[in-house]
Amino acid sequence: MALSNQTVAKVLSEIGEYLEMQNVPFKPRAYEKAALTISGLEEEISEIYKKGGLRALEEIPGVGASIAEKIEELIKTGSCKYHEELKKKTPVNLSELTAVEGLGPKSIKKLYQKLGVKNLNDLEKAAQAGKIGKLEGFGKKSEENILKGIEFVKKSGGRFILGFVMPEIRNIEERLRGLKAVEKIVVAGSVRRRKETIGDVDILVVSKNPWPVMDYFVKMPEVVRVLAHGDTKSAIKTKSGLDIDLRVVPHKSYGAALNYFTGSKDHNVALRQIAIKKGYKLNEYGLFKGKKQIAGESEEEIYKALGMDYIEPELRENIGEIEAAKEHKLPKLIDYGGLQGDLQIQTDWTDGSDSIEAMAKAAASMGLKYIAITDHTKRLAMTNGLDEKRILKQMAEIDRLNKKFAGRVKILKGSECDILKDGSLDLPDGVLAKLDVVGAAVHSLFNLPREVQTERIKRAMANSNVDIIFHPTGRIIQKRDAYQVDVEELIVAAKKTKTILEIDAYPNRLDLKDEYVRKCVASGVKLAIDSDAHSSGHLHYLEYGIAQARRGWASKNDIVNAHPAEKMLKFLK
DNA sequence: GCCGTTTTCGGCCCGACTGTTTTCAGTCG
Repeated sequence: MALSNQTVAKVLSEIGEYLEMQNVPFKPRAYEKAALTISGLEEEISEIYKKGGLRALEEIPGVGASIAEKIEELIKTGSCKYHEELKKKTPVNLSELTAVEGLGPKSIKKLYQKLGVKNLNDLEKAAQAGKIGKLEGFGKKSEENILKGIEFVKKSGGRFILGFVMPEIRNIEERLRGLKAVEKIVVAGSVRRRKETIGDVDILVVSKNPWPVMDYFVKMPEVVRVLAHGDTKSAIKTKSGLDIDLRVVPHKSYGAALNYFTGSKDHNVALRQIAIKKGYKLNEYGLFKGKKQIAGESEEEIYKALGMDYIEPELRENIGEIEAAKEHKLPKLIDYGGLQGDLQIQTDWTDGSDSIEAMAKAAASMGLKYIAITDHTKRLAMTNGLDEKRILKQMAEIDRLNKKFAGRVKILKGSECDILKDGSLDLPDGVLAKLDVVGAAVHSLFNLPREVQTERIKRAMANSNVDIIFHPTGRIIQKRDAYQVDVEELIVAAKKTKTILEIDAYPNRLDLKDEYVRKCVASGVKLAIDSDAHSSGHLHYLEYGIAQARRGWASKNDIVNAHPAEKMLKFLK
């Protein structure tokens, strides 16, 4: 229970990186792959182990006898000897250093051995002193890039990617919900607003008997520090570094407290100003006229008393939602669970870890009606991208599987086709025309000048076979910025060419980001919400794509895959 | 270290790009 999937994944991927330092062949990839799958598992790995032991662990794709044993050791003892030994040889803060774009295991090893660089701080000092540029194999440019990378890591430091920490948060929430003394529980704050990244977690509880709740909370096995322990507020830090506040509020203030702790701050300030204008006072205990509480038990009654419609948490950023709520002009947001299909899925034909069949099975069990198989294409050689011959073979395989899955889930033929430097595509038009869904994506030359990059993607859009642009800006949250591209111009071009833009639901992509989603919605450009799953455990990431769409004010009608397959296909070219 | 309708042993790791070099190592995903 105490050991999160993220922690297991981190240890495994560190083992992979240490092996990479020693030039061990093949093993690094095996560890990396297992880590990727585990980080996407919905079920806690300790639960899987508790239920089915080693054998259940080995059933996880990419996990064999050896890695299963290491996971067992981790669950039982909290550490892994093999990992510790590797770490002794190069005792560096790997996750800190690899977060710097362009720094990999080999460079980290060199920097440690030559300059004693162990962490980000050492790295920055060495770079600023000009020591790195003088090192063999490095130069001035490398040093500059490292400094830039450090800047970026610092900017995003201390925050967590929502989709990656949500399983841990939900696990804690569920355990607290199971306590007798807990009447109501909800996770508020930026988690409830579904921000891409969160700084800490605010949990709200209604209880007449707070002590047992607080006591349980501060003694949970994952707690490494108790920062506060009172009867209305306690705060802890968990092993994974997450700060969690727990507040107990009285029943009659529940709505007001929820509103206050959900934020955003700007939204709350605007609400309080409206309350003042109406002669009221709004705080975390309720909405008051003089000393009399006129609302506060629920959020709905507060918004109503202030003369507006209820505002969904994802919209509370004070960027027009309050005005819209007053005029009853808020959109009806797409529902969680409102998707019928998923249009970007990778399989073991390229860099995914599951077969087409396994993905179809998982999609069916999630209630999806259709999926598009969109493996990489040949230019992306590192993923064993598909060429003309192999994609035709894959299409035949899909035909075969569709017979098997008839009535359960429809498998569409697709591609994540590489956009080449000049905007042409990595597969001939004749092949693309045979596919149901063609997604096109940029995977190279991220640093072209803005106009060139924009033209490149526009040219891909102009291809009558291209239905969707996948992850249109290429950003990876906390790792690298979007490439330079004029998104507004892309939106105009998308409208003109009837090209769909994707909201990539993978938690560290969520690209398009909310403000661009909103612009698409305003311009009538259709969107797709796709998991970008590389294993069946990633399909549930769709939830975070829906959250992103909601924060961009999108309704069901804006999202092509919120519709049945026949209707969705009509939106395509 | 994982995997198997080509296999329980022998494949898997392919290529473009960058920044260092003057022919190549490291990173990307």
